[in-house]
Amino acid sequence: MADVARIAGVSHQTVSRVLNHHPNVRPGTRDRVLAAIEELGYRRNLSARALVTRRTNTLGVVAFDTTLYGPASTLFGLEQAARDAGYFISIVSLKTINRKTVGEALDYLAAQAVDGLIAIAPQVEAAAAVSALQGHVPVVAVEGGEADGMPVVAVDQTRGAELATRHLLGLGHRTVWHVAGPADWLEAEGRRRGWQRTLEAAGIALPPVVEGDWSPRAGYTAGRRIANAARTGRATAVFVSNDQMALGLLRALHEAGVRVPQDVSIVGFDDIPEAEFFTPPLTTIRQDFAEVGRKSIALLLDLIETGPRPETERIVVAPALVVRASTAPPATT
Amino acid sequence: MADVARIAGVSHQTVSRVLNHHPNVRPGTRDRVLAAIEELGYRRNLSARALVTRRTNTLGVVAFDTTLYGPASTLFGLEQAARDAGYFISIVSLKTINRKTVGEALDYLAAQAVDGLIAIAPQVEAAAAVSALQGHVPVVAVEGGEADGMPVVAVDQTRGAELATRHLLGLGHRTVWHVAGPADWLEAEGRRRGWQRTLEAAGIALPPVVEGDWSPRAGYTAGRRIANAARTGRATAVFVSNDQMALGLLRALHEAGVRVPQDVSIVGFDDIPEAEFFTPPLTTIRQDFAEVGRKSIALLLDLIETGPRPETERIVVAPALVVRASTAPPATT
DNA sequence: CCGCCCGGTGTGAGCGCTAACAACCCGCCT
DNA sequence: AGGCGGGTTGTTAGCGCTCACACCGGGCGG
Repeated sequence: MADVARIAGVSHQTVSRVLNHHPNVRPGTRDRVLAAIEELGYRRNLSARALVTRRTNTLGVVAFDTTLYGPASTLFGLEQAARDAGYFISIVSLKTINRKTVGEALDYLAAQAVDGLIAIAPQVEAAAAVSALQGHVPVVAVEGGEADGMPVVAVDQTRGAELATRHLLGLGHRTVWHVAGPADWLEAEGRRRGWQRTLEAAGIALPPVVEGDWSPRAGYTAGRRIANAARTGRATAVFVSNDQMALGLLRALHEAGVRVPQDVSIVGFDDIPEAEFFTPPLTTIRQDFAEVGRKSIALLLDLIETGPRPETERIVVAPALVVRASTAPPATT
Repeated sequence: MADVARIAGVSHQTVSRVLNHHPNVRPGTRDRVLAAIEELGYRRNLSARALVTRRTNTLGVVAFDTTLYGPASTLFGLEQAARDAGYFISIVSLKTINRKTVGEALDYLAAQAVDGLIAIAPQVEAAAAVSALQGHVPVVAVEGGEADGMPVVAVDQTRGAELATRHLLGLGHRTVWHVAGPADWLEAEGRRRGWQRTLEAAGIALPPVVEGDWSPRAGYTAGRRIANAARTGRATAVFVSNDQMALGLLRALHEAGVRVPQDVSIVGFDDIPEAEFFTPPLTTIRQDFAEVGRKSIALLLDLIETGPRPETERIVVAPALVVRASTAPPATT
């Protein structure tokens, strides 16, 4: 910086002012400084800057299994939005999620002195661990619970489940079965609730819930059970809590000779890129992960700038129904 | 740090020594310092440290479409390995890859003064853009080309393709068709070469190559073409360059009434979690992405520690054939 | 018995930047 | 004409840390 100042014939402070877009610099001076910067290929040292401003311009992200389509997409959106806003992102990706691992992750990010934190904390326990940070550093939860007074950005899971269930009822199905995600996942819970609420509103008794762990294998296991129910005509429509499980379910039904959608209709959740090419193409609920990422960053930056809000912020992103070939009116109609 | 020093009754320099595991500190002194650190909940300021050491302890990663299973898994492995080694990771995830976007990404990471760089640069052009950095900062390419004298960690794509093609020939198929990835992707090129080499070694004429863009849709399009060839008995086996395209292919064949594996055998590449639950379960080539991540970090850290190597390093990870239900001997045998 | 060496510790400087303040120039008002 | 205010620039003082070096004391060899 001293070199730049010398070449431009100004003081290092003026260089600093140019770099920080300070208004009170004469245009001619600014140009000379910029030229000198260009000439030297100068880059300011962000460590030194962070040292004095006490801002690292880095946002921490705690995520879980970024190999899955959902978290990976959210992360992608997060990263784009942060970069656009001039922030860096530091990610900790967890294999297993519990109070201990989340605690370690937060420690690691704290060591980095991040300016703010985004927690993709879709599990009850993780959400609790993160909310302990409240007040220390700005935090935004993605897909988190409604509790704890933590600002949250999330897709409206309940609404998505309603969309799915209504679609099936609208086709004439008497009832809708449900293959749920793990009970300690907030998203699984929201989807189960939306399904339940819709059936109850229609005065329909709830079929048993089959619980899975999001994996195709779990869907397959659930599928064998549902194939039995389908053969006796008890099950003609299923709302599956994610597309991967729907894939396993499709496979189990195929093996059992149950036709989709003629015998059983299926709706998934997520709209992974593969869903369109399942056999048959899957009707599902699309989540706009990129939008979630953008809104999360926007909220976090706002929190960093203006300090915490008196009321708890909750931003909701709307899901959308994508109708493909895995749903049809029941055969008996 | 001054506070810690005061409480422990030592100088700030001794505190620094304890923090850096300097050997010449008396155990009693060390304990006092550690106790003081504990008491105050002290955390050292990494910006200040970076300012004087000129090391940020941060590694940059340039990746492409981290939404895909392969890159996402590699990233996950990278992140784990870096964290274990005490490094932070800064990721730039690109939507489109070309000289300009890669250049911007590298700029962004340079601004952060990363200690080293990992480039997931599976495209010819990207690899070229990255190799321009050579010498400036340590760089390791993941899945990069063999050119440019850049250290590379990669899965042996050619070997994987050989495994797939041999498997099909071993089952008695006269020839093997190939649905390739985009020509400018190094992985697509490696797989195509492995397939070609194997057929040539067996003295078999090459069927036409169908080129796709990795998407299920491209596989679907390719599948319609191959369905025609299958009906006339010209195609009985296909090696598809990734699992997503294989899914689309499966779907197209299903629609055309071509049975898999009775009429046509299919082998994919990647072993995505869904592959096991395709209809039918897909025979494919598994890549150990986590291992690639670990080896990349290990190599990069070594480069950072000991400086550049005289000879070009190339670390290869072996792929594995996973046999499932999408392959069988040809009907005519 | 002296001096040297080495383990353990303290002192001072400075990494590159920004914040606060001082200094200057200029036009304009009194 | 003198002074005042605002725009523009320079000067100084750290931010919290590590490095280089000085220092101190005790064991050991000459």
